[in-house]
Amino acid sequence: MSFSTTKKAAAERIAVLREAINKFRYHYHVLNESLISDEALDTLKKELFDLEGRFPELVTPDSPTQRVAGEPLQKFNKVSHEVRMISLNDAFSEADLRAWFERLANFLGREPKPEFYCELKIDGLAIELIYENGVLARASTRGDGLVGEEVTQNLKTVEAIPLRLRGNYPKKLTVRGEVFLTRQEFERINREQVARGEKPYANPRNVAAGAVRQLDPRITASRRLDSFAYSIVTDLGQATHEEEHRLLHSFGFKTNQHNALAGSLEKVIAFRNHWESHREKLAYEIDGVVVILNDNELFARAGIIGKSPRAAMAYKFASREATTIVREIVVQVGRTGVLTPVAILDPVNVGGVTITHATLHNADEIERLGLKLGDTVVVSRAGDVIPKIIKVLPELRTGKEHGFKMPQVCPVDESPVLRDGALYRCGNPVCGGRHREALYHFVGRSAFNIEGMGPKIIDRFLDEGLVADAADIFSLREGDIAALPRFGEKSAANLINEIAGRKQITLTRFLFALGILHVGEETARVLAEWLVSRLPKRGTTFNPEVLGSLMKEISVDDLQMIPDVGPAVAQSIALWFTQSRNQTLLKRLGGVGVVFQVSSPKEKGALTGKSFVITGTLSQMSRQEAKERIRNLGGVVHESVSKATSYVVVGADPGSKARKAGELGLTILSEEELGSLLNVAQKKNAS
DNA sequence: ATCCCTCGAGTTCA
DNA sequence: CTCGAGGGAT
Repeated sequence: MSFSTTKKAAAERIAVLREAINKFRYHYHVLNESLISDEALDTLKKELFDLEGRFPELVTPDSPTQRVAGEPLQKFNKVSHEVRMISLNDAFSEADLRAWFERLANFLGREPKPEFYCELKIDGLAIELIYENGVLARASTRGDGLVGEEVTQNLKTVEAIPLRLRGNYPKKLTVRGEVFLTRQEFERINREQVARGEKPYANPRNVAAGAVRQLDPRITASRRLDSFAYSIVTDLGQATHEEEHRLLHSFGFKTNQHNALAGSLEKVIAFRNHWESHREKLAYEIDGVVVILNDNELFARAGIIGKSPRAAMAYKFASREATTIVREIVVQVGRTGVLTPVAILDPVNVGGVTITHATLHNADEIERLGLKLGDTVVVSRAGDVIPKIIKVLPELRTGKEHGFKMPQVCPVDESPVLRDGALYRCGNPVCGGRHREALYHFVGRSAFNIEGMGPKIIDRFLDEGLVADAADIFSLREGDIAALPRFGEKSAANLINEIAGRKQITLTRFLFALGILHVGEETARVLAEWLVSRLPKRGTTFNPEVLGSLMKEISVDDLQMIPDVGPAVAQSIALWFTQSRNQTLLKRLGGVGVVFQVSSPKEKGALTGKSFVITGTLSQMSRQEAKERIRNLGGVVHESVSKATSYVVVGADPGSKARKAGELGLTILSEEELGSLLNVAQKKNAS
């Protein structure tokens, strides 16, 4: 909430935030069940912290910001830590990190040698282990930092924790580390859980926490926990943090080999960025990196500020979930007249980008979420890209929220709205909003592919009256365009040239461009193939007008003969071609010189019967190009992976399809492998 | 009548 | 990428 807030509004918000945070914490820490993700809860805590920072007079001693961690369970013996187990301050950006180093230099009175020890920040449970005469004597959880719970018996079941030290160990040794579950173990446990008909656990961290606090150590053992050690509390004269890790390793502890020394802040940033993009490759979950001033003497001199050490920082990854507030719901009109509600959000950073809008799909989705205007919501990015509202937090309501109803009339032209299943449609088939979207679609990449003619340009042409429908695009004149403000002669000429070059088009692209309901790329293709096979006498040029008269004669029953075309699709196609408005458009398109390219006969054979799915970004050829080459060789390209898929081509940054392909045990091709497969297929065809 | 597979449509941000 | 729904198989 970066806008100014009145004190009254702040007080109100603070009150609901505290109540909600307390509820979530109680469930999480005491009952070991999470109602909300850690990341979303963090956003709420940060919002409360910021608000209290701006209105310090509103801070009360019982505010959740005034405490370190949850109360220990009653079941375990309590142990006091000799040295308080502190938490780290968080940095969320490069700027945060640099500011931290500047403050540190300031405090020390000089810039310390920039040597940082960087560790992966494992998402697990902090623990303390005490060894006497080389034997594990006591193990405890962090608890509130001062007092934790004794869980020695349980942690003795963790194979990665030595029961007896190796090497040249001191008489007494206190070390700290993390216990956690690998992703693989987590999944195994969840599979068992589901098989028993119980709800799966939310995240590995929760299961690890539950396992450590089991009353029966045999249950802990069945969880197969893992552990890393990361610091030594006992003074053994270690000069650097790096040396501490070497010592830990020599005593027989498991330490993380990815940890590294960084000689500059730039190197720290690079380390953190590297692991942000490679975190999925690790066997366990991490939520950032820990940056520690390597020199132990300086580290000690820097001391503690608040409840965290001054010379260390948790440099977090961008959260993949956060909370924000729904300010408004606007309704957009799509190409087919469907009304789509979109939530306008207070800007919030999720996964490194600022989110301001999120689609709500339709009225049912709003109802399912139980969303009201003014609600606090959890947002994430589906597939790490598209913003999505996951759930509403009714705990944070003040009573001022109000419900949302889909409009009765179209927001563009006020025609009555008709309900069609889950969808609402503008009743006017030539509604201005629909028409606009239809034109965007017409020039789009899979249709006429007119480059340099995006939505912005089309809007201007429409508003200036240069263009009223799709056919007008082809009779645009250079002078008219150049006359528009901020349109040079050069760019006008380029655009005219581009348009002229697109008058020749494949039948498939043309049918798709028309924007007939239920006719997408795939249906346009089968429809085109079918049409070509029953084309009338040769000789006449095949253009939109001829297509129009041809289609007028075709019945719904005929159309249903086409594979993948059933009653709904056939009806929609037939209806489109019987409407005089559309017939006129086809005539005009023929009149301005649009003609169909006779598709080159297929280089049949080599890939016939093979199906492909492409995911990720290709570098050598465009996705469109790859699709065309595969089809020319007789292969088919699908959008989604199924067990019938022969090859999955995986480019850079693949989506979830790559994972699914792996699960189904399908053949995976790299871009290079696809290239050579295509070359081989081409040769085979030639011979 | 019911399940499973595909396709269509809509959407975000850098 | 995801959701809903059309189409075809069973």
